[in-house]
Amino acid sequence: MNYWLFKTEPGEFSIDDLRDVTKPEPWDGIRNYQARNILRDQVKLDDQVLIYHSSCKNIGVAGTAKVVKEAYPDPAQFDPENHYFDPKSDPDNPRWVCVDVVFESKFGNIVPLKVIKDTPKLADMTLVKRGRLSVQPVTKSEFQLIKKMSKAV
DNA sequence: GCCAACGTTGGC
DNA sequence: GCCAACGTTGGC
Repeated sequence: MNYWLFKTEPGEFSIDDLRDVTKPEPWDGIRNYQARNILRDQVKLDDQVLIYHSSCKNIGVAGTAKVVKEAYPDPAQFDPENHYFDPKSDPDNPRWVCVDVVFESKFGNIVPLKVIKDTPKLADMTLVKRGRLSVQPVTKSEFQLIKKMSKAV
């Protein structure tokens, strides 16, 4: 069992949106090679995911999700109407992948980035050491501590 | 392959 | 809106 942190801008797609969908949600639009490699090679069925809200008023970890489908070609890359369309991606050799997730929990309280930064046990998180990466690994103890800090409902 | 210019992410 | 810290592009 592995643990991950996925970023999303709640203005685009939030933990509430994830909670309200009735089908597995494709985590699409990942257009960074390092994040792509993690999705493609390491994210496995039943892995646990922290859902992180970025670029918003209330920045921090907002809930959890679970992986229900491993990497497959991101359909958005072939759709010219889609914001994430990539004309350079070859359908015979897709450049980008996504995974499917389902809602697991919404935190009673968001665990703010500021609090994470101020927590010594979380100082090694990629989130703290290197901001910009939309899919990143989290250790089991980090995952469990953040969940505990949230008083998850 | 180098590197300057440009683009993006994302906190503040 | 600013800007630091990346990542990408493209000329040479």
